[in-house]
Amino acid sequence: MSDVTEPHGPHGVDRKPGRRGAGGGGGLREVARRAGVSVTTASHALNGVGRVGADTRERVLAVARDLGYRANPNARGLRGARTGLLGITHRTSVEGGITDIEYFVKIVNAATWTALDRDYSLVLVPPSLDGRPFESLPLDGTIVIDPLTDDPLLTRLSAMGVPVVTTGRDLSRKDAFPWVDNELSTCAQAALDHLAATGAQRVGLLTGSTGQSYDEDAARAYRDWCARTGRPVLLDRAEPGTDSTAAARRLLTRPGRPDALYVVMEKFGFATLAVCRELGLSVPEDVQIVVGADGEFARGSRPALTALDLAPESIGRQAAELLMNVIGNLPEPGATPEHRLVPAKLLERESTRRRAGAERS
Amino acid sequence: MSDVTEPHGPHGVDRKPGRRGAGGGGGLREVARRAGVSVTTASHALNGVGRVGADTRERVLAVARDLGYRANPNARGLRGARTGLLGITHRTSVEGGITDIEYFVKIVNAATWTALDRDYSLVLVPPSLDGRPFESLPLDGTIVIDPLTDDPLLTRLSAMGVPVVTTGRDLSRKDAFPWVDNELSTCAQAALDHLAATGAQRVGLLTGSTGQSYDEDAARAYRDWCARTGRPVLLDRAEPGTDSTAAARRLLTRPGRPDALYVVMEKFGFATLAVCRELGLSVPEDVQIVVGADGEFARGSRPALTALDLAPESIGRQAAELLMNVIGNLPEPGATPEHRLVPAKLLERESTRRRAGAERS
DNA sequence: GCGGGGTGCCTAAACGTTTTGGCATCGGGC
DNA sequence: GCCCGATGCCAAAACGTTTAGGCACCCCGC
Repeated sequence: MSDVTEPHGPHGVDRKPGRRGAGGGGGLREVARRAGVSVTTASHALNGVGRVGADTRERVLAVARDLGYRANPNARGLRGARTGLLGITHRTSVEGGITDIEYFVKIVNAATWTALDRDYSLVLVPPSLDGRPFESLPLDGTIVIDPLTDDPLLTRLSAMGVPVVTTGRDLSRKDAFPWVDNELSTCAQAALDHLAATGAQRVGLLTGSTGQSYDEDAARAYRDWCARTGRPVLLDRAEPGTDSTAAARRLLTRPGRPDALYVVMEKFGFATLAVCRELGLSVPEDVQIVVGADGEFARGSRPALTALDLAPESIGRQAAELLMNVIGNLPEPGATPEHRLVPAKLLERESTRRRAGAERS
Repeated sequence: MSDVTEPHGPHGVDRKPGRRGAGGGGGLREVARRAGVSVTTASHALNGVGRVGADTRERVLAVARDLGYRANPNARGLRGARTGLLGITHRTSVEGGITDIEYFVKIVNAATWTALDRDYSLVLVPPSLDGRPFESLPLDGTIVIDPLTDDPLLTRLSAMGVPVVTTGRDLSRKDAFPWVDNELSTCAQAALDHLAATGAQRVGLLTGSTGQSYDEDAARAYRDWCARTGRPVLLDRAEPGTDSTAAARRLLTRPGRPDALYVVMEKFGFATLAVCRELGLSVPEDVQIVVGADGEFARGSRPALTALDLAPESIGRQAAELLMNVIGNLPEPGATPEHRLVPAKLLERESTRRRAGAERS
């Protein structure tokens, strides 16, 4: 009938902040009125529940689209006991500073987009020693990025009844929570094989000791690879909180110095490069470097560092999906949590340029 | 009346944020019951409105504290037409990648904490070409970090009626929005004076050309300083989207090469250092460097780079405060928006170590 | 003794959804 | 002709707050 084209407001119908119920009536009510049905039917049509005739459903959907209708999240949440808020947080020692931020930001952005599609909003929960923010935030669920081993935050969130999905795993409770992770055993092997293929003889590993799963995954994959290929194990770990230069220096000054390093964090690549300069070693001629997480530094340093693209966008997206699924069919008491593996891609750069004369058939 | 089961019922109101459908009657209702007052009075007491006797107010507050009561944000928002969500976004060209992320993350964290204190949650809105996420997110207001000149996003948000506070200014609409900003004229001068004091004769500036206010502020402060101190203007700009190495190279290879550079972004410091190495210039002996925003790279590079600590925590906190104030007393039509200046601090590091023999009284 | 203004509190009506529990109508099977 | 299930829709009751409006009471001045 009267198909007036209304401006699309943020939600509700034409809800300029100052305006209150002038004439039009509430959002869903207005949609129902224009479609000539009851509010109930409109709600059912929009949510795909209840019994609604096909033609009626179409009509409601069309009206809603025209009006740019979006359900008021407060009202929806009030009735449904949900808040529409998801938390996402990074497990980082507060004093140690945030590392490999780009990886983190990309995960967050991807998760935000994914949540948006299902009418959830993502809140970035700042790291804190006591997890205080989680007490105050009305979250329907939380993504925890790179949990520690036996992470107290997970314990706490569990006790609070907040659904949790992790990115990386808490090593001490193998599969208690749903998680998304890189298949690091494969990724690391790809990196190590690449180093071998470009002529490295003595491949070392620089990993961390934070208790986050990637540290240990890399170490295990590395040890396996050394055993399988009959190479020496040249492994060192950066102490948490320090600048990791010390560990790089230890590795590069030991007797039988490695001629290639696989370093887990982007910042380790940074430190390694500095140590190489300090020791007068050139990259890639004397030492090849592969870093375990791509980022601005790996791309922009000279020489640019070969890196694993861990596909943080995919990780973020899948973590959000998983979390929203868990929230959707809440209890699922007996079922084992779902897990997803994300492949990584090796980005070859100057730091592992094949050496002249190191060709192998 | 008052002899109802009062002490710490294990399944009382106990509204841990994540809990779903807990029993025991509604939250506020339960508080009112235990305090022996009506829901209205309880609400009034908790919000400090209406007329409530002092003793009654105390009683209600005590009960609420004991019960750990927190108002259901959905219900509160439903009635009050607010959502309790604030957006925060960074103006970055999508393809150019995020730069100086640490600065950004620190602002976000600080703003999150500040919002928390007033029962707001902060949503990190991902950058997008079309600003789409803002259509879908039910935000009460938004913080825009480092807006562009004549920023279309600001136009759009304005049209949507969403209150906005910026961090840095949109240069084309001087004071249309409330903002928080570093007092860059002062900060830049401090940096330049420091370079002069450590013996630099020809001080150059490497800034950007993104249209964000800090680029122009730095340029203006630099030109003023050169004029005032009678020094030559050695200014170049990085093209947006490139890695800024080119601009650094232009500056460092021009006739009358600068012996000190003030570079606006942390990433420019990165590029400058690389170019210095490439050209065989040593830092700080041949070229001193000050970067305009501190971060992991400035701290961790060798030599470590002298940097301005822009106090992103303070900026984030104040931006959130400003925004919540604006939302609180919404209309304020005639009043000019509030502005706040945040001081920065120069962190002296190796890249500007005073040269031997360059002492000035 | 009465009006009037304050005070302290309460009842009831919103807010915009989802969900519950229907009521008609229709078409078949007997 | 009757019963029964399926279908399409609706009215009303939640959800937990805030807020408008109002009632009773007290104290004071007249």
